[in-house]
Formats: sequence, structure tokens, C-alpha cells
Amino acid sequence: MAAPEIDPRALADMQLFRGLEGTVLAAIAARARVRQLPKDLRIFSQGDQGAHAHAVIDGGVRIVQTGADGAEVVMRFIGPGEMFGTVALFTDGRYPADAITLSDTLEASWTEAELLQLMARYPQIAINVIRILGGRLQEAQHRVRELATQRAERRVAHAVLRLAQQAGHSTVDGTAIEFPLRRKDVADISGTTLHTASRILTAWEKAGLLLSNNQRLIIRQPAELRRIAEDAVDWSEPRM
Amino acid sequence: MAAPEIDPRALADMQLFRGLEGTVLAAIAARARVRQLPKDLRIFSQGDQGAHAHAVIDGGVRIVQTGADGAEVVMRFIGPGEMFGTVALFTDGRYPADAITLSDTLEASWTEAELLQLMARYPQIAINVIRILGGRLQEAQHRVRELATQRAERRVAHAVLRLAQQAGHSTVDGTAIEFPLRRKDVADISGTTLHTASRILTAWEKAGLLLSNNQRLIIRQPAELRRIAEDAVDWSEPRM
DNA sequence: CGCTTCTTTGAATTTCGTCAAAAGGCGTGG
DNA sequence: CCACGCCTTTTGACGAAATTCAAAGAAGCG
Repeated sequence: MAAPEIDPRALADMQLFRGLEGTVLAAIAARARVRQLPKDLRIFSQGDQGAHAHAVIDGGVRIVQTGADGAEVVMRFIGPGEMFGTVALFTDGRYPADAITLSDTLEASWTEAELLQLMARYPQIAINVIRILGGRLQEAQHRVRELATQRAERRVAHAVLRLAQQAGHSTVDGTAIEFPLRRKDVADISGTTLHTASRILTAWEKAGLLLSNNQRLIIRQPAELRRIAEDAVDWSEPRM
Repeated sequence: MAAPEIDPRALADMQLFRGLEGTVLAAIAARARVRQLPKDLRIFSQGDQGAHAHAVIDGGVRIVQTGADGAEVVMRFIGPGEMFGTVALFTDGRYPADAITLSDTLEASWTEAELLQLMARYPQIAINVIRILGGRLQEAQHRVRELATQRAERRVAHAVLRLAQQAGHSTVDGTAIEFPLRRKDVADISGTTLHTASRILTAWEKAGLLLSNNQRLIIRQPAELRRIAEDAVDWSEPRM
């Protein structure tokens, strides 16, 4: 197991500390709380008080929001080098979603107060936070537009492509998505139901666009998927 | 009409400059570019380069994103004291949406470089920006969940309530929303069509929940609207 | 007063969620 | 090694919600 210490060079790759010098990074690393976490651990829960700034060094985290009615939406998957828990910073300090590890994960975190001190001393950090939040906001707005205007099939196509881009690696068969994805996960990212997601993915598999095996997705024809995401092709029709 | 000068006290009410002293505010006001803009003016367009930090002093602005297919979504309405154009800050400098005045509007803006200098000198400003972006992100995520899981009527209810909270002022009849809202605007914030929005609002008006006159909305029974937003009451049914 | 923009309303159509049920996989424990 | 149970996936049928199509009124503005 990794000891709770951290290589400052790992920080250099993080968006949060981009543009800082080595000595500064070392100071920041010294202040970090670093933890090795098991798979399926809940790092924080929706409504929890006491916001920290978190970052994934290795592994992955799923951010899920649950509504009063129990409906779940996956807000985001966090990979190495990305920060999370940012929304609550400097506001009411309550996390707006659950964060759960996708696999064994090495995580660093800082308290709000620490981050505040760091930002006061190194304004570049504040700029970085602003940049990160701006990017997330842009992404969220993009999703809002998708959900508001596009049909389920297109949204699923977008979601799969996004995942492939974010966490895909090439194999002989095509681009494989690293982590296991249940149909329900796909549905919860795409804003549809388990059933609709299943129908769509099955149709695509029959059409040879992708492979689905044991919760692993492999994209075989990204170009076609992109056509579906952008144009209006209906692959759910029987095809021979 | 207002000359292109600005009362520092107006800045004190802005989220962006909260917590700053009067002398500082005066300095910031001196650097601002202030413009009186006519109704329906496009302040910036999706894809434009050269991001500024903008703020509405008086009036209102509609932020609209348009997809490749021409579908429009209203990302947000900006009222007095709110900033906009924030997403593009410190990233690629390209605005991700159009900004159009809802009525005659007094607007202040600062270049990215100016804001950078101000933040370096007054770190509180950076904190404020982070807080604003965090809030916006939270709101966007909330909308994602809404769109992914709720029916049109509920979404419209939420949208109206949000607007009332954001830009409502009390009148004898109820809470009036400051800026003019076409049915299409309501539809585009709620993620539905002009027609559905019209049907829903008309039903509510018949039920006495709100008044709609000349693109002005007045909420008469916010409690009932909140019931619709949270519970599952169907006010579109004929009722006598 | 005519034109443009906005709103309302009806009817047909479609997508998608809901209900229901069965089949497939995988691991555990007998 | 097989049986059992749990979780996941598939599939069909149905219905409801909402978009689409169509058209007519209403209201503001020049």
C-alpha cells in the first residue's frame, strides 16, 4: 500500500497547481492530507458539512447527485490529476453530491482554510481554481443543452464518446473504457432510464458499433457514434 | 439617461466586489468601462474572442447557447448586481454563449487583464469569483438533474421560482419578475417547447397561481408553485 | 392601420418511461 | 461441481407526456 506521503511532481500535473515552482509544490504537498482509499468508499455525502478541496492522484471517483425523489444523476467521473468537491468551496460548505471511489484510489485533500492561505500566497492557485470551475461550468452547460434539446439516443452517444475520450485506451478491438459500466450507469449519465439505455446499446451492438461484455464497453466505430451524436441517424431500426 | 460613470456604492452591492472597502471600490469603479445599452443589443456572441468580466448595474441580460442544430437554451438571466461572461475567464477567452439585453441596460465591464491585476491586489475578489462560479456550477448541476429526471411542468415551476427569487420584487399582487419574459424564454430556460410552456402557464393563470401580462409575470401563490415543483400535483387538469 | 411578433389552442404523432417478466452471469456455499 | 440466489440485462406491450404540425387570435409598434 502507498504510504500517506506524496510526490510533489504528482502535483505538478494537476490543473490546480499548474504554473507553480517546485519549492512551492513541495510546500503544498506537505500540507496535503493524503489517503489511500478502497473501492466503493464514500468519500463524502450529499449535504455533508466541512468542504475540502479534493484531488485524485491515482484511481477514480464517481460524483452522483440524488434528488428528493431518489432519482440519481451521475455528475461526473473524476480521474487522476482532477480535483473535485470544488462546488462547495467558499459557499455554504455543504457538498452537493456524493463522491464514491470507482476503484482503489489515492486521494489528496486540503481544508478550505488551507486552500485560502495558499491562494493568498500564490494567487496563481486562485486563477487555476477559477479556470477549473469555468471549465466545469461550461461542461455542465453543455449537458444542460443536450438534455434540453436532444433525444435519448443522441445523449447516450455523447455520453459514451465523452467517456471514451476521458477514460478510454486503445485495444485491438477498438477504444475500451477503463472502468466497469452498468447499463444503469450509462442511463444515469445520459439522463434516461436503464431500459432505454439497454435498448440503445443493444441496438448498437447488433449494428457492430461497439462491444459490450461484462460491464466493459469497447467502441468499434467511433465515427458512426459521432454521426449519431451529431446527425440524425436512426440505428435502432432493424437493419440487414 | 445615465452617463458612463458609476457610483461606487453600486459596486458594493455586487457579489463580485463584496467585502471590499469604499476606497477600493472607487478605484475599481474608475477602471470599469461603463455603457448604457439599448434593449435587444447583443453584447457578445458565442465564439467571440476577448473575454471581459461583465456586470449588470441596471436592467437585464439573457445568456443563450445555440447548438449546431439551431436549438436554443437560455443558460441564465442576469439581473442587477450579477456578473456574466465569467465562464470564458482565464480559459480560451471565447464566450460560450450569446448575451443579449432584455431591456435598456447599464453595464460595467473589465478586461481580463484588469481583473487579474485587481485580484492580485485584492485576493477577496478572486474568492468572490470562485464563490460565484461555484454557485453557478451548483445551479447548472441542479438543472442537469432536473432535466434528466423531471417532467416539463415541474421544470417550468422551478424555473419560474428561480426567476422570482433571483429577480423578483414584491408588489400588491404578488412577486413580480423584473424583466420581460416571452413564452419562448420560459420554454428555453425550462428545456421544453414554446407550446408546452404556453399551455402550462395558461393553466396556472386560470388556476390563479400567477398573472401574465405583456411579458411580465407576477407570482400570486408561490406556495402552490412550490408544491408543483416538489410534489406531484397536476394543475393542468380542468378544475372547477 | 397594417405588419410583425407573440400567444393560444387543437389534433396527430412520437418518443420514452413504466410495467412486467424472463433469461443470463457470477459467485458462494453446500 | 452443482444449485441457488442475487444482480444485471434484455425484450415486449402499453400508455402517457410532450413534441410537432397547423392555424388563428391578440397585442404592440411604426
